[in-house]
Amino acid sequence: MTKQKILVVDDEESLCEILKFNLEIAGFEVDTTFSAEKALKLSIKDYDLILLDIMMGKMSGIQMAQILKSKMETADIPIIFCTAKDTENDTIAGFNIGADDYITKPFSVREVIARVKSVLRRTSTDSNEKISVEYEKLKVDLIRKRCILDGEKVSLTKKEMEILILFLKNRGVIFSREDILRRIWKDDVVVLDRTIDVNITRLRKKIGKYGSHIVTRLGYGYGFEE
Amino acid sequence: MTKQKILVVDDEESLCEILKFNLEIAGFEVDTTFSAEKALKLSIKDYDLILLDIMMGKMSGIQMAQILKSKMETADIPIIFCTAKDTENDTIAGFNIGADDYITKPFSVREVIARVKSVLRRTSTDSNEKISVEYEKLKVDLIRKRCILDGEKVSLTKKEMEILILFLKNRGVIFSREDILRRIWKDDVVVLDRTIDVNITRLRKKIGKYGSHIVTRLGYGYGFEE
DNA sequence: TTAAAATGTAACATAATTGTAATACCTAAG
DNA sequence: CTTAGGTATTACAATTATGTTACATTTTAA
Repeated sequence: MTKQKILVVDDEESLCEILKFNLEIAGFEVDTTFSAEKALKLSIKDYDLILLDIMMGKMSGIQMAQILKSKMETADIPIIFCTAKDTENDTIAGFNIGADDYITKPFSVREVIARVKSVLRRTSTDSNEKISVEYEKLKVDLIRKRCILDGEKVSLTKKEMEILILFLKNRGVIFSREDILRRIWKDDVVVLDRTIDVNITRLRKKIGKYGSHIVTRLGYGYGFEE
Repeated sequence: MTKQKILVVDDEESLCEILKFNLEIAGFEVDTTFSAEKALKLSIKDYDLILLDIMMGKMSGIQMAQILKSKMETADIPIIFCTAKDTENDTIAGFNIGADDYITKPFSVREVIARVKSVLRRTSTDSNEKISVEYEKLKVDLIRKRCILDGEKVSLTKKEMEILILFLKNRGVIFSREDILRRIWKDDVVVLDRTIDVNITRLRKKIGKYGSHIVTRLGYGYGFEE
């Protein structure tokens, strides 16, 4: 089995070294960069997890995370934020980025490794390779390209299915209309925001009682809540 | 002739060791892993056969098999399932994965080796053993390259036959036109997507009542549904 | 070589989907 | 309790995807 790759992005060089040293002992392959700008020049999609400092030079970790989450090929890479103080946790929550975890400085190396392993365990199964994604009695079979609700087949259109998959894979995450457009409509066509609303409405109707799990966050966008 | 490679996936480590030891004596090269997740990280296409436990941790052998069958580069690797009890055989049948064989625990090592050799003999290219793929009264004789519907011979063209075989071997799986082109037309010629549609139409017509089992998933592609 | 079969393509028919606009409705901030 | 700025819903139009047929081209077999 090939090692899992971790990218550490932090402007404190010494901290990076410590993390690298210890994570490597724990069996990971580790690269480090000292700024978001440099990190973005790497082939980020090759990493299995990113440890990201929130407070850095010009570009904040938050900004970098938003960029990563907005791109198809990096959107599913788990990110663990490192925050200087507790108060910054609100910031993370407020930005509604798909933060997979966060950890408050100062932290023990042992703690970081535990978090890393936990997140990787959590995300490795429900990533690309899964054949279905489900919530209770609502299931999307990714190979058969169909949706099953209470054991009954529900006929979803491609767009509806893609939205549902996105939401089920990222429960709790609120996606802005812009996010959704980038990830489902891609860059090729330009459609109005209203179009998303209509597709959401149609999807809600088709998935019956689970329709109410697709929530609207006024001014932000949509997401799936448990 | 280079040794044939076998992958054993079972969460019982001791059983893996026993199988590995004996299969190696029998002249095979053997790797073992203890979970489906780990197995999927290996370069599975390098193996000639997979011995797969059905009951494992998070991901079941069934799920793993479905994943393998859905990917072009691993779809044709024979799989022998190991089931704990007889009753699980129904499960295999129910899932309609292209199970090449199954074997019930507890089993003798001699038995396993016999099955492995038998399956490899059957699936290796220079074999003459009769093998067919069928669904109810629709059958394709892979050796004679013939299709039999309700006992009557149906004359299919090569392309029609190949599509039908692909679908019957992977029931439930939806193949995109791109998939179908890669697997049946290969890289040699470039044809339009419309060509596939036309061949699907012809095939549907020829296989009578089973024609409706070839389903269209708008925006995704075609597949065979039970 | 020729006829039959197989295959690919174009053109059109049909069906499903997606997008838009208009309108009704809701929500949060004053 | 208003109001302004979202959001939901509906019906319809536009677009896109697929089905079908006829025919052109290629291959096969005698």
